[in-house]
Amino acid sequence: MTDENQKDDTPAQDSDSTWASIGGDHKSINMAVADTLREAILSGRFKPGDRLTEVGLAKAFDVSRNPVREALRVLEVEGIVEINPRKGARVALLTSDEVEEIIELRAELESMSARYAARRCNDEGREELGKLLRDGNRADTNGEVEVLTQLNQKFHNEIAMAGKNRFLVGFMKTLHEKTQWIFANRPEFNIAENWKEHAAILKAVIDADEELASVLAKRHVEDIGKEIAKSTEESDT
Amino acid sequence: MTDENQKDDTPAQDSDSTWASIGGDHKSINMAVADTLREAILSGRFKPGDRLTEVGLAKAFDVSRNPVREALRVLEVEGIVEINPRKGARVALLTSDEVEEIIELRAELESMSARYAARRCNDEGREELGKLLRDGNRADTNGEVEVLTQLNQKFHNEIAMAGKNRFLVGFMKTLHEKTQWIFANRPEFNIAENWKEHAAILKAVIDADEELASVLAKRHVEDIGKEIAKSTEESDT
DNA sequence: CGATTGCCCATTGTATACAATATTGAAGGT
DNA sequence: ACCTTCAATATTGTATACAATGGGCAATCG
Repeated sequence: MTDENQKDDTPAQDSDSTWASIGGDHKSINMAVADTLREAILSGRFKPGDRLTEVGLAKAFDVSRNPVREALRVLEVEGIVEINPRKGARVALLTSDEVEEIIELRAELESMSARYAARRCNDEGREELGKLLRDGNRADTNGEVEVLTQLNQKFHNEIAMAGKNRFLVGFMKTLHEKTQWIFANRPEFNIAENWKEHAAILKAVIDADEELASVLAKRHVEDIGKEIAKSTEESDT
Repeated sequence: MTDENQKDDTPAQDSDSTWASIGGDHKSINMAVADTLREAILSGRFKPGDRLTEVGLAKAFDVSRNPVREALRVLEVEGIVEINPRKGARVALLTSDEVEEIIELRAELESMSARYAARRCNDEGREELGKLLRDGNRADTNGEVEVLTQLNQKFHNEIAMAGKNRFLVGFMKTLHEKTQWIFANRPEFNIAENWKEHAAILKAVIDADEELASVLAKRHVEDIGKEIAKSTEESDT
């Protein structure tokens, strides 16, 4: 029997595989597997429909099947993995209908979130958003793409947090994640999250202009939706 | 060692315990455990903060710890169980802030959902909602509380489904579940989901009156929020 | 030649065994 | 009396073992 795991005094998670670097020792293996697998799926390294066998993943991560199973169950609830009892797990599929629904709902929630943010942002939050705005503008004019990508990410989270509703934050995280996923599976197309739109939204929130913030945020997501639609019809030709 | 499980030819899940009746044989034990545990928590049989040890649950369900662990991970993602690595699982706590946030968000989403339902309901859906309306009215006038409770449940789901956005349906299910949970943990208080408000919303949706449906739905949840607030201050005295 | 049956292998479902960590409580020192 | 230390215990984390199901393929029968 291949007892290549924790043979001597070397625990499995200290092996030299790439994923091991993720969870030092404070998070259990199932979470590390879930995180790594989620990242791999959302970034497009695993494609929708790909089969995910327990032993395959277990070998890849050099762990036993147990943490893998737990991770798969978690990812199933999150909606990025499909499990058929007795048959196995696959990377979930996203139909074009579902893509439309994601964008539709995200437009509404992003709008709602921006409205809440404008309404509830206190001075401290305003300070934080102001810093984000300045950093982004600088990175934008300097053409620092790397930095800007990260700040774009940060933008969505900060706006959501400023809205002061943690369930809304959670839902938005889910939807934003799925939007990234959609783009990751259309390689001919890269996210053009332009900073100018983000900047306008930030300004409206800082100015406590609920209406404007809300409208701009909705528009922003709808623009993203149009780009997705365009990419879809291109790839369908 | 206590090999009380699957000794002869009797699989563990055929034992005489109550929970066994749930999953015939088409769903795996982890799902059955998750379902049963979820029901127990949402109905208030397990109270927020209650410790959930793996062996304890395993013995209670007469299964091994493995399905229990998987179920706990699932319920953690759903937000009704808290897991601290190396420490264990507890039934999640709901602060009063979180309760407010749930109601706030649910009011918005229920409103949005009713608007979508009114906009998109086709003749078939209209037929279905009409039947629900008639059944509810009959049960209401006849004072059939049992039936009405079930129809109230059905109401929220049908409206959400009619909105034709499955992610919205999922989010609303989560929030509705949490609302039930809130009420279940305030025993001095029983849900007064009055059918009259539901009936008015249904009628507006059937009439394709988006504005009215949306406003009534929002009001309805806000009313629920007021009842919760009232019960909170009563129990705090 | 096509459909069907039965066997074999791949894979999942579940249980048990062992390792590692947290908690408890009692003994001993200050 | 109070704090510290340390061992005993309870509990979680992970791996392995075994059972059971499902799919594929070849042999068989029409």
